[in-house]
Amino acid sequence: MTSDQIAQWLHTNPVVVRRTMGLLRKAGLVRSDRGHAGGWRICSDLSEITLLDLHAALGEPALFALANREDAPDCLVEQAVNTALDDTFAQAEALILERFGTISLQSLADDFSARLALIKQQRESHNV
Amino acid sequence: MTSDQIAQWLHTNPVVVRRTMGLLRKAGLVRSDRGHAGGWRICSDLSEITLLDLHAALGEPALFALANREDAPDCLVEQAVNTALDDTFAQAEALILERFGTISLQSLADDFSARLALIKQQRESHNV
DNA sequence: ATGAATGTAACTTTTATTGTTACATGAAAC
DNA sequence: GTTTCATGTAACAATAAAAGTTACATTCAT
Repeated sequence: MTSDQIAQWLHTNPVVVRRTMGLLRKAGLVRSDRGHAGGWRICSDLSEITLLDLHAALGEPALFALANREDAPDCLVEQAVNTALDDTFAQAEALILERFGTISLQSLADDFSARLALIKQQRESHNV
Repeated sequence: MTSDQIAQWLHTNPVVVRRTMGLLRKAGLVRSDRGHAGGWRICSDLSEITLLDLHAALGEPALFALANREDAPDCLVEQAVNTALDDTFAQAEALILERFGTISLQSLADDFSARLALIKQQRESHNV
């Protein structure tokens, strides 16, 4: 697919698509071709790519909205709060990343197909 | 303490302090008095207040940076992803909130005191 | 060559948060 | 009582992060 097609699909902008897809390309997950008949293609097997790979490819963005603001604050209150929360957030993060590793794009594609089939089925039975 | 004092302390603005402290007041955690000798006071026992209480008092702000954008999206891909992640995030949230419930302001205050004592001690031994 | 695609820098827009100003209200001190 | 010191709150401004946009260079098939 071209960036334009994907952008329409996601209701966004082709440059935004290129920005993000570029990160996936650097991680080797997708390929891009310029010129005629160019666009984006998935490089590897869908069952080999997990959400953990995507998360890593996108630069490991923060999972939490309330993380430590500073690593080594001078403020003793901040230090005490960080200490109390660090373990908790580390555990939660480990849990989430572990789950990310178990969700492959193939499983998402399968779920998508099932949903699509269900909708088609409902549509047909409605027409009978 | 007055809003001005707290604001200086947090390097922010007294009105911002009042906005947030007002939420804590509505939850019954602090008291505010107007006029002379007014300001903010803690209402209940520090050991009775946990981070879970604060989180609830502040309107249960989102814990995650990557939560579901839409509750019931039309997009089948979005539906598949949400389904795959809902459980994970729910578990992580439960873990975090459970921990919040175990962290009292008293325990934070104790940790603060310990850190302060340590610093004083270091300062003294440095002067010998 | 030409047309169709990405790559990327620079800029603009949008949105949420935070900060600020202004003023009304209330309470203690003189 | 009036002055001073505090909160309560509405309205507005500034900031910063994310997203969107424009522009143009580059690449490749036809």
